[in-house]
Amino acid sequence: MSSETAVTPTNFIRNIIIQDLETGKHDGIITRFPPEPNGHLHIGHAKSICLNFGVAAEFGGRTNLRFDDTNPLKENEDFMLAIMEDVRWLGFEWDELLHASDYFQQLYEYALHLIKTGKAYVEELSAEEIREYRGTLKKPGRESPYRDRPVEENLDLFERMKAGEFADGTLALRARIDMASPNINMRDPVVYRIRNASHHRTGDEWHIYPMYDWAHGISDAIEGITHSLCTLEFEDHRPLYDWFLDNIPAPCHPRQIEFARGNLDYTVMSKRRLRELVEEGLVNGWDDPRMPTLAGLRRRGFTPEAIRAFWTEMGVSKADSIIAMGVLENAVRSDLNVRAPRTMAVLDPVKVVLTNFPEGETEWLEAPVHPQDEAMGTRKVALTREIWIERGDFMEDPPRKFFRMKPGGEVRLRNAFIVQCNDVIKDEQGEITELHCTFDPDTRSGMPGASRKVKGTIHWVSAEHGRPVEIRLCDRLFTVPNPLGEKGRDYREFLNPHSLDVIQNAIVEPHVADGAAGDFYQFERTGYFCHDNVDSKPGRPVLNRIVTLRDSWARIEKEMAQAGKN
RNA sequence: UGGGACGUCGCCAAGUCGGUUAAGGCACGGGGUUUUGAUCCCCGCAUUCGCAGGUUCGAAUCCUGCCGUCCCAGCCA
Repeated sequence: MSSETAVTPTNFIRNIIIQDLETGKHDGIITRFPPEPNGHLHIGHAKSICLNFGVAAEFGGRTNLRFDDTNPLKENEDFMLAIMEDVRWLGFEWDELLHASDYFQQLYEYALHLIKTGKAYVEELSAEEIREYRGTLKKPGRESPYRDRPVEENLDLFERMKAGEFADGTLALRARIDMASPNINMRDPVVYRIRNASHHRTGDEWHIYPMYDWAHGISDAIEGITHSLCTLEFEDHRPLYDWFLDNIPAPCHPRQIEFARGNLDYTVMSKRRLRELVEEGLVNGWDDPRMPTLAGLRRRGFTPEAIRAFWTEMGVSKADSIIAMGVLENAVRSDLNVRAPRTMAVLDPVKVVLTNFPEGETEWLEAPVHPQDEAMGTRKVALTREIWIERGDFMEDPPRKFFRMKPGGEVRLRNAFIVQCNDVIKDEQGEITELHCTFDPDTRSGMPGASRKVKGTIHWVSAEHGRPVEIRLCDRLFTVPNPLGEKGRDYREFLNPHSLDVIQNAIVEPHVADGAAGDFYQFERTGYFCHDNVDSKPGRPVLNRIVTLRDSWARIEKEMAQAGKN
């Protein structure tokens, strides 16, 4: 069971597809998710994954996972494996697993066709010269002196490039389009470059590698992709995408449609930035629970159901946007709320002695695993004379609206009974070490007096039975909404020093300490937590805080503090 | 006058070809339920669609002009 809604919000891409199906342009649709295996997937990729797989599934179509592996210098097998794991974890299974490198031979033959039809030539200008000849955004470019090289010569040179006769960067194959085009992508783009490098899949077979623009559209066409969905920055490439397919005997002509990337505030999403964070040791790897990578979110405890629901709620458009992190967090809360077993855990313990509770005895209480879902059953909770409660749940001199424990006041112990605080014991420093309380046996859960109302209910754990665990309080990675947008400042300056606070000895109910990776809980009144899938080991449990509960009391406190200042 | 795109409530976002009252979610405010100040349930929340004109009986939707934001000068993707 999950909280995912069945609602499919409409969007412009979906509308295009519906139209193409209705007009008979297509009988069925095929999409693809085409990552370059040069890094890890992040929450932004999840948007594309959900879109591509989601829309195909909705209309009975298919979706391929295709690795865009045209640059052997940056890509490797490990990234491929990690990406496959991430896509599957998100809940999607591809129809075919493919690679741009599967098409290297076909791509090469199409290039031959382009040369033979006089639409491509071998360039001898250096990369720097090409840049000069390209012109600028406002000024047209100049034609290369090699632009009118005879076909036979082009064929010969290209053949020898392929054979590995030339050094990297000496020659390149260029499409012969229009050096004066206002669209720079059309100014004779490079189609093939020489890379005497080993490719992780094709080994040393190739010495030339196709550029993205050449490989992508053709790969789409070979696979019979009907709708090639990509992000906004490729809008300017669409004329080139179309030009290539129009100038080769392509099996079909997919339609490229661009949509806006999904950005989030309080984080960074570009591969470059994420890589820097990892390589500079600012986080503990790609799967650091604070990272927006799917590996990080998974370790943090975000569920695939929540991420999918989040992206379908957010929709797809062409407007640049930065989504509030709170919206994602909320999607996680609503998914976990219906599924997470409840338990009590004390993060910052202070001891309470129930002075009228018999010494050395344990009373086993029955508590629901989920208050709104009886099917989840009950659990036994041990109550003893000494228990732990949250330090923040006691105030010696509380404000008016404080409903928790205070001297002389009554408060309910969750799943147990009402207690009254009689004594506050402190050490020489004035630090509270113990609270002495008496309980009212008539108010025990299940007893007639249980219905007596008190304002507050607090959670607790038996001092004798509770078990210590390490808890990592995950929070936003940055202290500002847009760390990259602060002019004149480096984004690293805004790393949140409290993005990963560690609590060494929090106290949990025994079964939580015995849990394993993949187990998650709601610590009542505190938040959602899960076992860290890397560091949590039997005998040494480590839990991550996935997300806090909504906390209107925190808001009230903040307002009161604010009011006090003013 | 390089080219391409986008601007609807604090954050997302419906709103295809103009037709009486501008979806929905999150956030927010108010109320109710509650042994989680959680959840859940009600109610409220854009006379207004970047701005200014124009066309029209009627425009967020059409036209014109401004303004703002993003993308493009890798032999990266």
